[in-house]
Amino acid sequence: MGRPRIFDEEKVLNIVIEQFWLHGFDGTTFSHLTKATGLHKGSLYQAFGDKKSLFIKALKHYLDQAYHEVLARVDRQAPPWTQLRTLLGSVILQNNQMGEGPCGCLAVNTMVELSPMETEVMAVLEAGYSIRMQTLSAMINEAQACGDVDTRLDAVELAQMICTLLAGMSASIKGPLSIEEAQQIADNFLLLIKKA
Amino acid sequence: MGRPRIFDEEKVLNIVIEQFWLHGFDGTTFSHLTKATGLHKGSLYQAFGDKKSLFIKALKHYLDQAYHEVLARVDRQAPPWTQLRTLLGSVILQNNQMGEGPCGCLAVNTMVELSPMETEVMAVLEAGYSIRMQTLSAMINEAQACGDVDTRLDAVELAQMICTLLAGMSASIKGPLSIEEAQQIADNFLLLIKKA
DNA sequence: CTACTTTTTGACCGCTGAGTAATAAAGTTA
DNA sequence: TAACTTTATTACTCAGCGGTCAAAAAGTAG
Repeated sequence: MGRPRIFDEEKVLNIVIEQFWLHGFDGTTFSHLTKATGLHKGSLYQAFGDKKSLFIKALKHYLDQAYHEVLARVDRQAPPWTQLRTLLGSVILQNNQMGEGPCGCLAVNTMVELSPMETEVMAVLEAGYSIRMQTLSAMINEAQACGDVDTRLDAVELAQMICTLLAGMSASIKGPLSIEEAQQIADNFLLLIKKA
Repeated sequence: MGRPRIFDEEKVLNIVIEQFWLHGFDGTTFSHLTKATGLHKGSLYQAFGDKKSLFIKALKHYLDQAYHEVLARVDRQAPPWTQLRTLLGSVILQNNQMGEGPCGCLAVNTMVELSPMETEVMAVLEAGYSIRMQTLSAMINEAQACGDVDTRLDAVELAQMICTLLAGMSASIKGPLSIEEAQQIADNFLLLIKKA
């Protein structure tokens, strides 16, 4: 046993997430990180490894947190259709939960910024995508079983479409799309897939 | 009259577009640009100004070109519904037209990478978005008039949804989504908005 | 040919990036 | 207390960035 660590790893990781979220991978410098965390560069290196390792740890943490945060807002006893609606709204809100203007979704930002050559990062993203697809398609499946959702498309196809639409919102929200418009699009989409 | 310029400005701009498309704004260095164009840094500066000016010129050129390239593939005499389908397919193909793996859409990439504080760039993006929305909603309007498209939502709402969906594809194609899946999503979406 | 204008070229600058090595501090354990 | 182990801090390296400048080259116009 040596000198104990003076900072809370998870709290620091959350601050790191925030920085990468705001400035992207390339755009985030150690200057940002040390200023935001109050730690020194060396401490970060020793605790998390180099910049890429740190980023991957942050990204994983983000994916977990965001996932559970969204599901926490969904009442799993409610009718599947209602679950679906609150889920979409909850995801949209996450694009705006940072200070000063919308910052989208860290996963989408990363997908777009990093080259597909970054296989390690991409693997993390795919894992996150996969679990979301499972949860979402299961929910849609239930809603279809209840007779609330159109059955011309199967649950997986619809889930894929929704994931893509949500990614589009996260991207566009950093551009010409407002949160309100995003919410409107989600509502309109639900209207489209509602069983007549 | 002095010494004439030795390079074709537009050809160079297209190469520049390619570099920014592949590596993003931050990720593209003058080393990339000089290597790809064969020009020297000073020539680029003198012809196009600093990096941001160059980027904005490239982005504008890209937006114009991409827009016209897509419309060129659409037979404006064909039924609106057919126009809509070929348009979506054409946009999707653009995400993959660069060497070595998909690179999405430069506009979407820029939206996501750059901070909303870059008001000049954002203005260019908004202009591009606006003209696309006009064209698309007009096309949908015609398709609705023909009785091919569902009228529960109006043309503008549908156009907004499609733009967002396409943005999502451009983003996701750099991650876990394949071109084929993107095309499938587009087809499925058309199925959803087809008049019963 | 000569004067002039613009482009091209290559060397250069200051700065900031990621990453490291060495030292000082703060615990734990015996 | 003394030996030991891990963390915190400082100063540093070195490469690459965007950007500049002055000289050289290559045309044009008179």
